[in-house]
Amino acid sequence: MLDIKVIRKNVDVVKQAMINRNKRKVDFDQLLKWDDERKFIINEIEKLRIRRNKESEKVGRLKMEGKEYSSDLLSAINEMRNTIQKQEKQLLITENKIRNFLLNLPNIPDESVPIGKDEKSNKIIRFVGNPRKFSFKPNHHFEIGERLGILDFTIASKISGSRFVVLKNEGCALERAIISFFLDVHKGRGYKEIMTPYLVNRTSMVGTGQLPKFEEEVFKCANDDLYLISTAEIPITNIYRDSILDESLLPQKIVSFSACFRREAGSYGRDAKGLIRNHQFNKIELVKFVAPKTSDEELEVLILEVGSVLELLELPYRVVLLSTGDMGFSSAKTYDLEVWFSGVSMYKEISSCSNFKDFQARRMNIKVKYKDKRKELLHTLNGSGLAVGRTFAAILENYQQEDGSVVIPKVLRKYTGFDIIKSC
RNA sequence: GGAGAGAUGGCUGAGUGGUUUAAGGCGAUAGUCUUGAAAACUAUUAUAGAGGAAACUCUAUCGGGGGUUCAAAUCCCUCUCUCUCCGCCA
Repeated sequence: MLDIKVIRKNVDVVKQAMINRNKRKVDFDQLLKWDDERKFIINEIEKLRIRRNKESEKVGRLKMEGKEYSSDLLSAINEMRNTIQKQEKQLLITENKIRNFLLNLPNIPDESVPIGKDEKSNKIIRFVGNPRKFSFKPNHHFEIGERLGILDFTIASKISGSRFVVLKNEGCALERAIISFFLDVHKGRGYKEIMTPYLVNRTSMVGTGQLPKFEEEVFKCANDDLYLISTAEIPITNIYRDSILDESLLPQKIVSFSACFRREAGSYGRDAKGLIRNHQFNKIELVKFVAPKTSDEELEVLILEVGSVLELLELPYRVVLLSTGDMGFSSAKTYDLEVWFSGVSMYKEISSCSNFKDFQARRMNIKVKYKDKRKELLHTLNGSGLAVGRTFAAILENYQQEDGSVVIPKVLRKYTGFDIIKSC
């Protein structure tokens, strides 16, 4: 959420930012009109309340002294009360209009973000590692997995539907190995591990920005005010909702393993087969709560931390800076890490690292308190470290052998207990 | 699932309709005293909004929402959450 005071001061800057984000039809004049209305009503209400309180005290005093008070006085107070109540209702309506407007407004992109309407304007920052040269035609991960008997999409669609997977045999061990490996690496860098519920209430969903804008993206429980999390970012970031953190506690770095659930509405044909885009997938999420002045630097550190995991796995990847048109709703600046998939000869997203600045903190009311007692909204960042299913897929494609077997990356072997997966 | 008890500031805890401007305590911060520290003493110690150049003033907020009343932390309804007991249960 953006600050209406900031919008008021810099309407033109905010307007341009929205145009850069492909949101052209934002009526800021209407917003400011509502804000004027809000201030006017508040003024009227307060004037009346002062009078009402004074008159009411008068009644109290008279009664204490055992004196008479006129019924005219009471009816005058009653009338004031009715007027106040009427205006309070009007105020609520106006405030809700403003709030809805602001909740549906995306974050302002950072100045360093390339301006463009889609992913074509993204900027490739660097390549790390070189794709392996194959002496045979490399296969897709789902073909490899099914042939090895570690992935089963037929059973998954029987018990759940499309965009689900069942892991079997060494596949289960590999999935668990990846999870443990990621957690250990990040914990070694000072991240605190946490495990959270996968079902959260609506307030939490609004806090991180999934709602109200993206209702169709998330799974909702029909009979309860509960949603399946689409990322662990939601429960983790909400830990500190309505909190003031002392400066000395920052930065807070949290790592969490969770299953994630996404409806993937509107992505019908895309990545229909395999592990890339499923309704349920595992992910390790990194979240940082930082002092505002450090957030730019913390984002750069974050992509190094995430990238190093890929380097340890010896998977080639590249870092891409997303353009204004390709960024997520809440983000001010996002880098994607894209890993190489040999089966399709393409780099594909495996992690998205964002600086939200104070956008989420304002929705959630999370502040930092400095030594001099000054308080301000803090900054939040997060990144996948990494998506487990996509890592699984990347390993199959990049480590496949001509005979159909898959070699396990060296760093994972102590977790899996085996070096290679051969077809049975 | 059944029965009961609760929710008050950073924490603890009083407050059963009107000097409550939310007592007292703890903690924290600053000052006085001290060579330094402790102790003692003094002061400060919530959030949001409106107005103002500013000092500051005002309004609202006692888990959320609604109601009764001239007046609500206090009475009534309702929701959420916590605790205790019973039942069921991996």
